[in-house]
Amino acid sequence: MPTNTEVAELFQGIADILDVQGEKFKPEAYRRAARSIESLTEELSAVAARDELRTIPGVGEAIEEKIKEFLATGKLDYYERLRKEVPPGILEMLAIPGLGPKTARRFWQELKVETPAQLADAIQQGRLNGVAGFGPKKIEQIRAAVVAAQGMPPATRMPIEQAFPIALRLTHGLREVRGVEQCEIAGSFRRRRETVGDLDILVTATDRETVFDTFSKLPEVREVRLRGGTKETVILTNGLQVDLRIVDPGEFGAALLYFTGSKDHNVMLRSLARDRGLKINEYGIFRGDDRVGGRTEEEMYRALSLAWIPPELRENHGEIEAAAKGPLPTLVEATNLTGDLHCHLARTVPGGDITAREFTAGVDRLAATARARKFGYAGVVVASVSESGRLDSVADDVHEHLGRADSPPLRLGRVVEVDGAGIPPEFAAVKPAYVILRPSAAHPDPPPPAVSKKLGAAVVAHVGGDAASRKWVAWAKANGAAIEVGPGPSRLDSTAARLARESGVPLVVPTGIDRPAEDPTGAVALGFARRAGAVPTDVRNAAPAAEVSRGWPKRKA
DNA sequence: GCCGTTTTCGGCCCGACTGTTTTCAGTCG
Repeated sequence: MPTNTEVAELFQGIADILDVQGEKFKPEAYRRAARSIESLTEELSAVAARDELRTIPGVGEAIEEKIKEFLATGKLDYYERLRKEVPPGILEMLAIPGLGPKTARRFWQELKVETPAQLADAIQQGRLNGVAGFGPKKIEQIRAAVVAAQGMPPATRMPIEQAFPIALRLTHGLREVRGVEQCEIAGSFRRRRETVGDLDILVTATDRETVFDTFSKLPEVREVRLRGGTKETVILTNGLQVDLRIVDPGEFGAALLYFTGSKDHNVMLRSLARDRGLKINEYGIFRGDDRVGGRTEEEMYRALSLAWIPPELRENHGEIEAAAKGPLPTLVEATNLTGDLHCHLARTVPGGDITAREFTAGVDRLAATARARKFGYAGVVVASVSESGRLDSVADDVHEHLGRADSPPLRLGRVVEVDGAGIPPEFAAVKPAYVILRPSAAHPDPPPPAVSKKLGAAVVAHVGGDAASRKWVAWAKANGAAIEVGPGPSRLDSTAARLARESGVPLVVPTGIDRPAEDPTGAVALGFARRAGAVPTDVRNAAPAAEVSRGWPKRKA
């Protein structure tokens, strides 16, 4: 059974071919359907089984039929036929920056150039010289792009946690520039998508030239691709593209809205505006020639009689309809978190016993960070019985030290991390506050009922993948467990987190207090929870500290 | 190919940037 991603890629492929064939609106129709399908929180086969494919935005009669055929047979006759009409190399040429479907088609039909390699040869031989529309600059631009693309992996989206530290460094550098007032990263980064294709930075500033100059000289910048009056595009040393735009303060909200997207959210807003005799663009919202908003996003939404919509929800998944009815539920925020349920103490030997010095330093650091965030508890993973004893021996000190009048007490809970096999006997003596269940290669699946019963309160962590998520969410629901959300290859992403939330399974949001300050895990995990629509009551570690740490085992005297 | 509190037909976001143009086409986001 094809996955949603495979179906989306199929339609993207169709769109590319139709583009080269010069079709005007069909490609966008297929792309829209592809985007909708890619962002579904459910498997397409389940939607098809309920006969609700047509409820997916962008899916009409023809595409519904194509989905059904592809799901049933794993192939699509229409696509197979299309593929024969265009040489396969043409589609590779589309991946070259600055080279679009029109140009690729001309190369193919007028010059019999069908692959990037043939294109490089043609340029080398001067076959493009004198061709209408191709001056020396254009030819050089294409040549450089073809050379740059050769041997390079196709452009891929970068995991957001990888882009996060870079993004923070760039905005930090920009905010230092004199005359820079506002500075925000828009795009899918602001929506906290799992991956980002590029970074869109918006700035208001008095002196544009200085901003561009400073930005292009940041150490992370490898090359400046283009620079106009309002926009600069650069490529970072890690290959990520960054667009920097300087906008007027009165247009900042409009630009932020526009460049945050998503595309489908924007399209919906524009059609809503049109219905009301308004016009939206990246400079503001207008009635005729009168600007009725643009300084802030709130102004923009208000002009459409909509409540402000958090960026994480802007996917045209019903959030606009909800915002028309009144304010949206307030999503969980960092300040709602009351503690962390999954802390590790740093150790020099992975998996090994922690040294006394590491232990003391680790607990001190953890306690200080937790206290700075006004946390009431931290669940600390102990790797052995002796570690558990150590934690107990310092926990009283920590408690006393931090439990002063000006801050709440910090409770440290013993936590045991196990896989689906259950708790090894030596850990049973630890009497953990709760158990963190972590699927392993040997035990990828939820434990059987007999083991589940013995585990007691549990947090399921490091669950990834569509099928695994479903199994574990079901298990968590049946066993009263919570499930951790976060970035990384085997962590619950926002789609799976939504599934958990909709099933009534509490989420656990890592806060990053046990990690270096620049580690983005906490910020990204919070974003994923918000994308899933989580409000504070959906998050276990957003409940009052006393409630969360109730029943944690008493420490030895 | 999709879609409809202006429509079952006739629209479909739109502006910046670049290069090649003498008023525009292609690409991108």
